[in-house]
Amino acid sequence: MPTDLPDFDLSRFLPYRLTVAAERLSAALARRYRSEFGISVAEWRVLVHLADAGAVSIRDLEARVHLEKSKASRAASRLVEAGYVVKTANPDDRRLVRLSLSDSGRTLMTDLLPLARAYQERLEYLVAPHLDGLEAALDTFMAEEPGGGGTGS
Amino acid sequence: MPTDLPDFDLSRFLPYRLTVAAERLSAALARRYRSEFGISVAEWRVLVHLADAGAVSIRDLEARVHLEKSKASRAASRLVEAGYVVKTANPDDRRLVRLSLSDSGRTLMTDLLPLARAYQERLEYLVAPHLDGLEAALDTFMAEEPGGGGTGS
DNA sequence: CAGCATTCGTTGCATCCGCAATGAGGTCAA
DNA sequence: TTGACCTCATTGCGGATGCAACGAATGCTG
Repeated sequence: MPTDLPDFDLSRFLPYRLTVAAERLSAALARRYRSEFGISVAEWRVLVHLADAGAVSIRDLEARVHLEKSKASRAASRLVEAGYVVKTANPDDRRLVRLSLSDSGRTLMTDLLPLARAYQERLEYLVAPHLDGLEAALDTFMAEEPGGGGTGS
Repeated sequence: MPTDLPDFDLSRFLPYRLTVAAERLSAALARRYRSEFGISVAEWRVLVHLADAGAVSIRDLEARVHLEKSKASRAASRLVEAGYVVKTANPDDRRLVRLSLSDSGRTLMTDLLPLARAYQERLEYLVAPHLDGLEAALDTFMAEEPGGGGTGS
């Protein structure tokens, strides 16, 4: 009988742990955004980027807030339809789109941003003793190419 | 002109950072699982749990490897169809399902587990100076109820 | 200027997802 | 034993997702 499988502890596997923790941190806030404002996570990222970057293209969103372009495009469309975002063509390069907050979008962000800020502060307080280590670790993961190791062929 | 929006740095927002880092860590390995073995992340979690827990029910998977029950059910079905997993009824309680690895499933895990183990070791090596802080921070997030803060009504 | 490659955003499609409803099985008390 | 209630797993459904294909616009080379 083959009981020869190597031991493996999923609960210590870093990709798993990070995924579960990330879902957990996002869930509470995301639920609130959705129920109170009808905003999804993708839409929220778009709004936040517009709030401090002004006029932005889809590919800008893709690069800056880590949204795959079709996801960014659809999130932007929903926001336009909801009246929070205005979409114009870029006169210098008509392939590009210029997304920016409408007045009602700016008003919305006046409510949303303090919520996020408070949540961030709460999280930082919770992990205060380990915050530096956490951030350093995340920076490391983001800087490295994690798949480039020795197992490739 | 309303430039009165509060500053907010998405790139420092912990739910965002964790989500992006988690996607990054999972992506490389997940791509490989999919291309070489045709296995998704959900299916992989099921397999790993079966590899060291023996016979398991769906609700077991839900609790242990953080898979929503319909997701666990569908992942299990795909694995049964692929021949890696055997599904029997629990004779003591016929509501429950008993999932276990087939021989070919065990063979598969003989290939998969070392891959995951090597990846984990590589990640631990990368963040070695901050590993303790990272794990402590993740434990904190998992222990607390992150949405329970003062902003609720 | 003509021709070809590249960039950008959208959309079609197959799949996946979560939630709620369903149905089969089990428990408990009268 | 019967009937009300609970637990499991599956499935239907609306919506989201990622990828590839596409059309429009631009850049590049000769």
